[in-house]
Amino acid sequence: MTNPDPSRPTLSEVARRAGVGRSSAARVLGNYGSVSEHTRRRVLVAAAELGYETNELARSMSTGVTMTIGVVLADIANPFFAAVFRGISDAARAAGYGTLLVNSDEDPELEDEAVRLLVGKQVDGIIAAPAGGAHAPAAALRWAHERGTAVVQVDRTLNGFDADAVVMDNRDAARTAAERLIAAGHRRVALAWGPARQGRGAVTADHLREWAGSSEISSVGERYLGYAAALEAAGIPLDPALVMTGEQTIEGVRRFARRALAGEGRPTAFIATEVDAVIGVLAEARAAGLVLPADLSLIGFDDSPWASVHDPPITTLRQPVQRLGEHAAEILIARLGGDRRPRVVDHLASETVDQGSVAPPG
Amino acid sequence: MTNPDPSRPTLSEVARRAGVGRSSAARVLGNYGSVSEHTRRRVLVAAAELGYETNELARSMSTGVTMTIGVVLADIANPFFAAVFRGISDAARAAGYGTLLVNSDEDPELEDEAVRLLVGKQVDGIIAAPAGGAHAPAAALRWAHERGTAVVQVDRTLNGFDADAVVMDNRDAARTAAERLIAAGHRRVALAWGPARQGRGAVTADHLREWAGSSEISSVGERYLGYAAALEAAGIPLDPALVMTGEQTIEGVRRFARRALAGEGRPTAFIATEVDAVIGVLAEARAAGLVLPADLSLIGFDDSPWASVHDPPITTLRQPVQRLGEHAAEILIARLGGDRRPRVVDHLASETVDQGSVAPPG
DNA sequence: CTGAAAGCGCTTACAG
DNA sequence: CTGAAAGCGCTTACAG
Repeated sequence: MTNPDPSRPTLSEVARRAGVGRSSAARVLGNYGSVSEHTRRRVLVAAAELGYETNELARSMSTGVTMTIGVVLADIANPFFAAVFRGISDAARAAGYGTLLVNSDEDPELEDEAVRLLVGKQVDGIIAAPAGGAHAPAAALRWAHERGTAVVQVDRTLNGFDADAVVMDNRDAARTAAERLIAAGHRRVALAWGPARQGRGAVTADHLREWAGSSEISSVGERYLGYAAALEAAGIPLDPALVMTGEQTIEGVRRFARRALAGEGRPTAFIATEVDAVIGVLAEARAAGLVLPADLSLIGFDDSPWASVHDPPITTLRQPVQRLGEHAAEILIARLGGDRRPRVVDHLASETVDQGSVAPPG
Repeated sequence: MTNPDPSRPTLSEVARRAGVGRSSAARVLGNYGSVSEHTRRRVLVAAAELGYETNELARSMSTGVTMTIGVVLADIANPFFAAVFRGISDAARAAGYGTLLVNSDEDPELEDEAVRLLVGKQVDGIIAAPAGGAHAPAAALRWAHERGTAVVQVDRTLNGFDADAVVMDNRDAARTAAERLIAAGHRRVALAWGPARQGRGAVTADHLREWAGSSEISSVGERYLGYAAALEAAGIPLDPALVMTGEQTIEGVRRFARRALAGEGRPTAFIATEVDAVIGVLAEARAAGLVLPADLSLIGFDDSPWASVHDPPITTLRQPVQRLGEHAAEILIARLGGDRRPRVVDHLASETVDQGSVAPPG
C-alpha cells in the first residue's frame, strides 16, 4: 500500500532529505541514543521543512506501548462520572497518557464489549467502574487483568477480584449523614436510594442486609450498611419501608418518596445518596406541600452548585469525586511504571457541608 | 523484540496451530475474501483455543484506518460538554468507532497540543469545539484539516474555516428568550453572560457589537446578537450596563448581577445563557432578597433537572445538547465514508419550557 | 481456494 | 557516532 496521504511525511523521507540514515533520524526525532550535533541539526531542519510529526501508531507498534488508558464508566453524562473522568484525564495527561472512554450504561454486556475493544486497541491499562454489582462475573475485566493489562477499579469493587481499587468511603458517609439527622432528633430517617433489587412481597431487613452484601453495586450496599449501623448504634429499629429498593431513577425515587410520605409513620428526614435521589425527594416534598427544613430534613450526596442556590440550600456530603478519578489514574500509572506493591484499595473520605436543609423534626 | 506478553497469541500462531497459511487465517479472522468451510472451521477452533483477539493496532497500521474519532472539548466536567460527548460517543459507537477525548479548558494552546496529539495517534477524524473565539488562529485544527483529517466543529465556528459545523441556533434562542420577557412587559432585561472581553472605561453598544461579531466564542456572540435584535424590534434602547462582559464564571456573574441590581434602573428580568449564569443570578437574587418571579424574572439556558425542583421552577430554553454531539459525529462519519457534499453548517433549534420563573415586572 | 512475500512507519540490537 | 537489517502483527496484491 502506498502512503494514503502524501502530505504526511515519514521518518524515511526526513532521513533522505537530511542525507542521513533512518536510524540517525529516528534517534534525533525520538530523542534517544546519541547523535552528532551536525546530524541533529540536519535532521531537525529537514523535519521542520517537511512538517514531520511522529506516527504514534507505528511507534506503539514497535514499542508495544500506546500511552493510552482505557476507561469504562456507566455514563459520562452523569455529573458524577464526568467529574471522575475529568480527574482521570488530568492525571493521565500529566503523565503523558491519553484516554479512551466507553460508556457501559451499567450493562455488564456492554462492559465486556468495551473491555475487549480496549484490549484490542492495546491500551496500556484500564480504569473501570464495574457494572452489575459486587458479584458480577465481569468476565472481560478479569480476563484482561489476567493477561497482564493493568486494571484499576473505581467507585465500585468486585468481590474476589485482585485488581487495585479506589472508592469513596461510602459506609462512613452514609453513617455520618444518618448520625447527623439522628442527632437533630430524627428517628424516622428514609434512605434513597438503596439496593436495586425488588422483593417479592414485603422486603425485610434480612433481605436488605443480604442484598447490600452481595449482589449490588458495592457503593450502594456500603451506604446501606452505614445507614443501618447508625440506626443500630442509636437503638432505632430499622424499618424496611424507609429504605428504597427497585428502579434507581428519578421516577423510582419519586414513587418511593410518595409512598413513604403518605404512610402512617412518615419519615421526617431523607438521606439522598445520588443527585437524582435529591431531585426526586425535592420534587415529592414540593408535591406534598412539605417545606424544608421545617416539615422535612434532607441530606444529599452531591456537589452541584444548584444545591447551594436551592431554597433552602441543601446540606450536602461533598465527595472528592474528581480526586477519585485522579487517584485511580495515579495508581494505574504507578503500576505501568513497574510498581510492585500488593493490591491497593483506597477509601476517600467525604466532608459535610451544612447549608440549611436539616432541622429538628416538626 | 519478542512478544512482551506470551499469553496474547498472534495471527501467525493461530495459523500454525490450524495448519494453514497466515493469509487464510487472516481471511477467516478478518472476515473477508473466501475460504473453504474446512479451513474456516480449523482456524476458528484454533483461535478459540488460544483465546485469540485481533490486535487492532496492527490492523490499523496496515489499513491506515484506526476507527477512532478524536474529540476536543472545553471541559468534560461541564454538563453541557458531557452531554455533547455522550451524543458523539453514542453515534460513534453505533458506527463502530471509538472516541479519544481531550479537554482544552478553552485554552488555544492546549487545543493545539490536543489536536497534534490526536493526529499523531492517527485518528480518522476530529470533532472540536474551538477555543479562543471565532477569530482564533486555531492553527492545529486548520493544519489537520488541510492534511486531510476530517474535522467537524461543534458548538462554535471559526471564521474562514472550511470544515463542517453543528451549532445551536444561539441567535434564535436568545431572541426568543428576550421576546418572551418583553412580551411579559419587561423593558429592562439583563444578559448574562456576554462577551468575555473587558472594556477600558465604559463599554458601549458599539463595543458589544464589535466583540460579538469578531473575537468571541461564536455562540456567545450569536446570543448577544439575538438579544440585541429582540430589543431593537421592540424599540427598546440597548443599555450596555445590562450586558455582562468579562470573566465568565459564577463569580463573574455574581459581580455583574450585584452591580446591575444595585443600580438605578435595575433590570426586572435576566436571561442566563449558561448553567453557571443561572446559578450566579439566583445566588445574587437571593442575596438581594428578591423573590422570583414577583421581583425578578429569569430565563435560563439549561436542561438540568435541578431547574424544575427549584422554587419557583426555572423557565428554560431546552437545547438538544446530546443531539448536537450525535449530529456532529454523524456528519464526520459520513465524510469518512466518502460523502462529498459541500460544507455543512447545521443549526439546531431550542425549545422553551415554561415553568414559572417569568411574570410581569412588579 | 490458498500461501509466500512485501509493506505499513516506526524502534532496536548489531556491526562498523 | 552511524547505517543496514530485522522485527512489531496485521493486510493485501500476486501467483499458483
